[in-house]
Amino acid sequence: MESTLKLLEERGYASMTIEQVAAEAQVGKATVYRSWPNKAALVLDAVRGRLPDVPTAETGNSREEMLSVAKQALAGFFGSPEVQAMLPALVADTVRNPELRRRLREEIIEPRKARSRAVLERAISRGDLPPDTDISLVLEMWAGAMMFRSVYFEDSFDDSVLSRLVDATISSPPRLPRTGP
Amino acid sequence: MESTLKLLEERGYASMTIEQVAAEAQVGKATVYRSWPNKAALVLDAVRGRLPDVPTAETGNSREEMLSVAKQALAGFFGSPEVQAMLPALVADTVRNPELRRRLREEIIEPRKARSRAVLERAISRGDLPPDTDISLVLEMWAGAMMFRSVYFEDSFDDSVLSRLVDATISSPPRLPRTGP
Amino acid sequence: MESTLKLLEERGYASMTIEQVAAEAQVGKATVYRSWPNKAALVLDAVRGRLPDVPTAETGNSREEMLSVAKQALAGFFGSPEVQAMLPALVADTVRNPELRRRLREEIIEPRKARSRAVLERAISRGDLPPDTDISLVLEMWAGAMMFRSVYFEDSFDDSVLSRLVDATISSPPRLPRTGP
Amino acid sequence: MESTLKLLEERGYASMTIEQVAAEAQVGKATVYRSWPNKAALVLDAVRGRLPDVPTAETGNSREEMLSVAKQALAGFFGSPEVQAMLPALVADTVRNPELRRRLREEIIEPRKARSRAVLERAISRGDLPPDTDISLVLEMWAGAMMFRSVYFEDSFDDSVLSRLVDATISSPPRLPRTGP
DNA sequence: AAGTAAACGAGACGGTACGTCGTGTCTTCCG
DNA sequence: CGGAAGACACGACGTACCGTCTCGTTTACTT
Repeated sequence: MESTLKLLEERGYASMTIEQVAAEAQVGKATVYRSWPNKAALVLDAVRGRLPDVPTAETGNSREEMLSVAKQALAGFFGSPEVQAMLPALVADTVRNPELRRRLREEIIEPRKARSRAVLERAISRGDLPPDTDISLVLEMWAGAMMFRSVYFEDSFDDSVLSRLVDATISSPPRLPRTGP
Repeated sequence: MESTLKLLEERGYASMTIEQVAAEAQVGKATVYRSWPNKAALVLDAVRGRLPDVPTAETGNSREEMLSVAKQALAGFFGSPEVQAMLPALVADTVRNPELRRRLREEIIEPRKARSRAVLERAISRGDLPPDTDISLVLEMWAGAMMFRSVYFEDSFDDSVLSRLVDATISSPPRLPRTGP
Repeated sequence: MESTLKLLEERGYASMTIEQVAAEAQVGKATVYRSWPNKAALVLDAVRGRLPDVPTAETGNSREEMLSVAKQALAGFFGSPEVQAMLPALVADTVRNPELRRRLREEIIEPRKARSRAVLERAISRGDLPPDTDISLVLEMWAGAMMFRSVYFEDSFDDSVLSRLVDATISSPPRLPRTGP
Repeated sequence: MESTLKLLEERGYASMTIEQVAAEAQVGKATVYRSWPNKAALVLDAVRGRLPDVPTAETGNSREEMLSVAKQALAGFFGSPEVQAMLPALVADTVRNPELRRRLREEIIEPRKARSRAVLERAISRGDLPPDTDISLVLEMWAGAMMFRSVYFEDSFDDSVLSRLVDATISSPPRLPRTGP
């Protein structure tokens, strides 16, 4: 019952009601509640899968691959209208709803992060990034910058910014803490 | 009427109602509405000012100053319980409420960013950062990474991470696009 | 807000919903609930007062007066469409709702009974009924017979039946138990 | 499937749901609906037969026989907890459901009335009641008085009241209208 | 004895009304 | 006359049953 999506985009998350979704889908309200405990869960399920992919194709060029990730997985993700409409609301609901936070993290964020990480690990193995690069932190920086700009400035990163961001990171990425001598 | 704050922390943003605030403050609901058009505006006003300061004191050591900014303005900001409780909800409301977004940006984000920017500009003038450093982007990366981690992992950055983040940036910050010939 | 009555007659008690009443009256559902705890209370208040009167006018002729009571207070009451539509439902609700039973008895039944009793007492004082007539029982018999026929046979008593009923009672009414020696 | 009765007495008519009945009886809801169109029909069938009998035994003493009828068929009927719990609700439903009214009348009321009528006819044939006694009206008066008191006063008639009621009737019962010259 | 049809339990379904709650506006007093 | 108190219209919430409807799975009858 993903005609949730229709209402999501035409009314926005906050103005979308479960009653409307049920009506739109020609379905009893109880049926919706039988499958999802609340609006957040419903939306999360509806949106999952419609998300832009993380490109992991190997091109031989680490910078190119990383740019690709930054562009499609991050700019494409945080910049997409659906995500802009729903993510902040979902995030806000996580404050009261730890289960939702868990699902958001495990079903949306982590898988994307894992695929992105693969690309950076490949860059390390090619020697294009130092072996002690703090991949997690790199990705959080990138994603965070995107998220920040999209949230507060309704803006997203263009190719030029992404290049400069990636290049700066390649030159000197944050390192993992030294563990041994 | 900042006993809003009391309810904010003991009930959370979503469960706090304007009725409760009015009752708590021994005030008519209409009186609250006379001053603020909605809950978001009320909370924004209540919280503003209670926020951790951006330290701009000059110590002579750019790295030290930048770390200080990162620690207090960013980790201290996104990690504080009040901000965690209210920011995501406020952000979610901005989707429907452009005025709120404007105020959030202009009254909270921009001023903090401006003060942080001053610190980075000082670093540039000392020669500790290249003159074409994209300060905005640096700050967005830092803030974004903090925000990201706090939102999805309920976690905040410890000193070690901040050091590594700052050091990486100092070694090779993102640059402004070349504007000249 | 007695536009309850309108819906009562056009939909019947069971099919009338509080939501409809509220909508019809251009009023919030909560406003209805603020004034009446449930449908029964609402209907009881709406109907009270619209009921046929108990005629107590003194004509000098006891039989005539008693017939008048029987006809208007009983046949007119149990035979009226409004009462037929609502009384059984109200009575059914009393099973779960003792407060409703109390109100139904004290606000509808007892006052009518009291006024009818006055007429019979006058007949006693005229010597047209024995002094130890069990007035309560007489009235219950009369009312009960009406109610019975209206409930199970959708029928009401015509003048002829009422005459014979009254005449039989005048000839030999049920007596009060002897109390003294 | 008369474990309906169990739920009837422990929850009351209104709070008893067909789902509960089905669950209690370890039976599918559809199975219940296959046999009865609605709750009223189910309850009517469940209760029928459990009703107190109308005693028609011939004792030779008309007054005694009539008292017996009044006591067991009327006081025993309207005073029994099962009947008190279900009859008003059933009656209320008849307003919307003429078929139910028909069954209630033909399967419950009429048979009892017929058996009671036999007793009164025997009294007439013995000369203890006038030949033109309006038996129907007598029974309706009696039943109605019982019903009335049970419904509005949660009370039932004791032996003394029944005696006085019967005696009054014997002295001067309501007559049938004269039909011929 | 196997094959088939009916009846069955279980429970999901589309609906409808419930009674509660919060919103933002509007009215009523009181000090 | 300003403000507290709170009534008000509105509408979503999540719950409970309704009566209908598929599902497999017994039964019990036919062949």
